[in-house]
Amino acid sequence: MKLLELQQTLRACVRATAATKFDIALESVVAEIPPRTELGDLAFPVAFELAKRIKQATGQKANPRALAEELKVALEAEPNVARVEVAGAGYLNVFFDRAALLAQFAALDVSSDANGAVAQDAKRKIIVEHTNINPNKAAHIGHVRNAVLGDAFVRVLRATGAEVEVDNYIDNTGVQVADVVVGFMHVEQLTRADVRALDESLPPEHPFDYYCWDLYARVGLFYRNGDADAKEDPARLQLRAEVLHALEAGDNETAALADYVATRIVECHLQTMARLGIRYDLLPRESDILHLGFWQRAFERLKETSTIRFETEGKHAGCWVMPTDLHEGTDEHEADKIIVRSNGTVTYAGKDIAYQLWKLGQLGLDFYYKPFRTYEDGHTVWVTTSEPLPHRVYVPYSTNMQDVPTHPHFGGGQVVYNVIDSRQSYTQDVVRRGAAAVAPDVGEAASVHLAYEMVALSPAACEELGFELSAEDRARPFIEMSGRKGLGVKVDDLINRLEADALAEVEARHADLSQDEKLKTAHLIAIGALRYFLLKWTRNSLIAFDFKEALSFEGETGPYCQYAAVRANSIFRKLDPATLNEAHELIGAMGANEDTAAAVGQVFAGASGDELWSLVTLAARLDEVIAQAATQEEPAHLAKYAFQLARAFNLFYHRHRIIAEEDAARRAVLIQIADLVRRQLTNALSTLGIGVPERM
RNA sequence: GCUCCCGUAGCUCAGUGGAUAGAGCAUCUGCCUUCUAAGCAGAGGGUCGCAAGUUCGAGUCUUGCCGGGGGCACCA
Repeated sequence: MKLLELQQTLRACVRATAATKFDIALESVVAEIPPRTELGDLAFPVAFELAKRIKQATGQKANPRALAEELKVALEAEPNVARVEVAGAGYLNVFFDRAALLAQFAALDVSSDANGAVAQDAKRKIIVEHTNINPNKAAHIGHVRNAVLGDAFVRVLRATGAEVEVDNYIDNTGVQVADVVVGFMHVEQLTRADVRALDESLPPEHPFDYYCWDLYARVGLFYRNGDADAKEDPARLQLRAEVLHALEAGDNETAALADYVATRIVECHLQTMARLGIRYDLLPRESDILHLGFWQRAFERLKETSTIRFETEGKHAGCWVMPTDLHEGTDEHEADKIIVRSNGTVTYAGKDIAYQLWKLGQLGLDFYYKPFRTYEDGHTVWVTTSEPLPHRVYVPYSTNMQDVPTHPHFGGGQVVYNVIDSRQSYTQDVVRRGAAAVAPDVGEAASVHLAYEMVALSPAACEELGFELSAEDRARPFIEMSGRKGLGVKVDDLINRLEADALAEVEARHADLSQDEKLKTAHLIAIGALRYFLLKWTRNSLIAFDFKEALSFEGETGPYCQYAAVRANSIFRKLDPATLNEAHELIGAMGANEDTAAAVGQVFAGASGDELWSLVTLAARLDEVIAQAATQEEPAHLAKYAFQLARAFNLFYHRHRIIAEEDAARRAVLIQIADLVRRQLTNALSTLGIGVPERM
């Protein structure tokens, strides 16, 4: 019996009793976890509502306490319930059978099937799209908030049993790629062959994405004739327009250069993300959406369904617009959203509606696919193409020509989550409504904008990066990053720093470890620190990035949580196998041996017993927290829980000597609790994408 | 102008309509001969922006106001 199942059973019991005894049909039964263990394990503040409903139905006044007493009798008859108290004006406080539940929790195998009870999503295919970084420069900390949030959410969904496809959209024909192409062609006067040679000559500590980071900032200056405060020069902007035009047309040398740049940058991004444990299933590319006519098909369907209309007069004459009521129109801003410009070209929102329809399986067109990269464990990331492949191709990262493996079925999600920062809420609303208007069966609920606030820099972080600030800027709470200015914290730089700091700590504590083990440990700690740092904030909280905070391994951090798990594991590394076995047997034998059951019950008695039991129930709550993180679309809940559990364990670890405990029943209980906590904590961290090292 | 989000301890943030509002950081005081001190304990610190309303019950829901941020391009 899992905690979540027990809760559901008890809720059902309350509902059934309300129906049979009082003839009241409760839609939902609110259950609450009391603030302190002494007040019970589960509380139902249901008697107040029942009293009100009875009065409404019969006109008779009912006493909440009396109603609670009736419910108490029913609840006490349920298995695993030790007793029920009626408290205050009518609270029902349920106390579980501690010894019996500990034995049941001990028997559960958390790793194989953490959340079978909440696998309601098992039959639906869910698509989560995240990362979506413009392939023109190195990834910065803001990009990685998107990726880590998306990846953690994917892990949460998978933990509930859902089938999830992870897409990372590649905007390889947009302005940002065009800008870097302008940089190579017109600032540096390089050909495609030159760029390739340059790329191959770059040192590992300053790779291609770093080079483009700097080049992109230089192009920003180039457009302004070298003066950062000047206006952009129209003649130079014309170069960008020409490049964009060439990219859209395809099949020319400029497009080939852009493809080289974008593909190499995507390789860099995937490498960076792989360091963080983030992987994808598919990389859909904008160029393929263009070449395969996704927009034309979507355009037809938007017209057929009258989702968009052609304007013959007014400000938008000659445009196709989508009427919206998302905000009221004013002189400055029309309420309607332009989908097709008067020159016949489609806007970003229009293209995105087409792509969203594909993701929902509602477009009636598909991409072609080829393998992009295969990880060590054999997982392949695919990329879209515009043409079918020959039967045998060169597969990247392998040495031979191979038969093209058959690709999985991509797209066609019942629900599509787009992880995009909250500044794009308006466009996402337009996309959701447009897609739903074309495919009413699917509806708006199928398109979810998983919005989050951006990562900005604290003024101190800006100065640490070598950017001069005005007095005014220094007083601001945060400063927005800018790729165009080259202002930002590159993810690889940050990971390198975290790994170096972690390595220094590991060196100091475990000089005996091999170099390989030290590096591996430092890596796990660094990634744990970074991922936790990005996940501990709720989505709508803006992160003002601060080096001191991000580089910390103490307090509410990933390493703190990892450390608790490492401590728990070290108990079992040192524990004599016979003692461990004895503990398992003692807990397992409780059902058959009354003396043992009484002894275990005694361990859980009193204030000390309450303290131990509160750790057990906290640990047992993992699947409930994961289900909550999934339905509320908030991985931060799980991060907070992991920290809370680690904190509770550290206190337990400090107060009790487990191996040295002489009383057999007490020792068995302590061992069982430590074992339960380490399994649940490891599982919680793994669902956040955080690994636990052997030692730290 | 319209619209969305935010306002909780000195700072940064958690907080399903439910019991005495919590963490981390910072400050101060203790605790390493122990299964790892990346730890633990303790102290100080609150008009939950303001006002009204709904409710048995409001930090949480509604409305108004004040303050801050984002969005509302024939950009992406």
